[in-house]
Amino acid sequence: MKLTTRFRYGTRAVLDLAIHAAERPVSLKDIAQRQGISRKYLETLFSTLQSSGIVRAVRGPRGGYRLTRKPEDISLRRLYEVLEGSGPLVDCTADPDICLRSASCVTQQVWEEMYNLCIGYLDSISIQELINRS
Amino acid sequence: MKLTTRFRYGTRAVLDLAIHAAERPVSLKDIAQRQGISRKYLETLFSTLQSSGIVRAVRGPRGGYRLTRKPEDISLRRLYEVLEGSGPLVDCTADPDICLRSASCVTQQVWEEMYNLCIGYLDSISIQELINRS
DNA sequence: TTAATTCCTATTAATTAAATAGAAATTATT
DNA sequence: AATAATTTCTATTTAATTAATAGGAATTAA
Repeated sequence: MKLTTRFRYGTRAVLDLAIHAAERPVSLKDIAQRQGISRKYLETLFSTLQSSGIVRAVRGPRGGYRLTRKPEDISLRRLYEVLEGSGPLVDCTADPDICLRSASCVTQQVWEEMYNLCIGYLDSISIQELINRS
Repeated sequence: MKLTTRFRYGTRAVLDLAIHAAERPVSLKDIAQRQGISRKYLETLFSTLQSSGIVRAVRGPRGGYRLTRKPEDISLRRLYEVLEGSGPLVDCTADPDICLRSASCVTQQVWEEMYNLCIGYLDSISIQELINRS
């Protein structure tokens, strides 16, 4: 059970954007340099972030990205759902029909509860909270 | 972030063993049939479980496996550590040197806390607890 | 002696994530 | 109008890991 690079890098990138966004949009080139993440990889992440409504692009010279809302309104839960994209810890939680045993499976309940714990925790942490800690 | 098949199947197999272990050891053939898991796959899991001291094999006809301790003394945390084997949610938690940013990384703290939540939860659930629920 | 089992060592297959590539579209600036 | 800095799009490649299988050796109860 590991977090994906997508989610980890994405979180750092959004945090970086939140910290550096003043009057100008922030380019991926700058984020890439500061965070040590390849610009090309960030492109794929920000494509997802934009279509999820978390950031908005400004194209052309001096362009880049802006957050669409305040850092306190962006939870890690949202970033997890958008970037990690894998859903619950086990597939049978989301779709019980994939396993004949779902109805009577006590382990499924446990994995679901564990997932709820994780999601609840991520929901309690916002990008603003990360800014405060840094 | 998904749980591995190793851990999920392993947990179900140990639970099955705990439920069916009476005077005789339980063979992998029986567990495989009841749980719908290939015997060959169970062999690899039980090899790990035995070397971790959770089960003990009895070879030969009428052989199989027994638990080495009571179901209430086997936590899912232990099974996770033995079967999942992947450690923390991110590698930098275990070994900060793999990332230059570790010292000042606020996300690392968050991933670590999230991991602690998961492990704490798994620690609170024993095989006996699963038996009670089933 | 036989048959049922675990044990050992590989190997293969499948899946997913990670990373890169290159060219097109957009637009501020000069 | 030209240039350069950026995002956008689509595809591909690489790497890593997990999942699953295979076959025969060792063990031992009956």
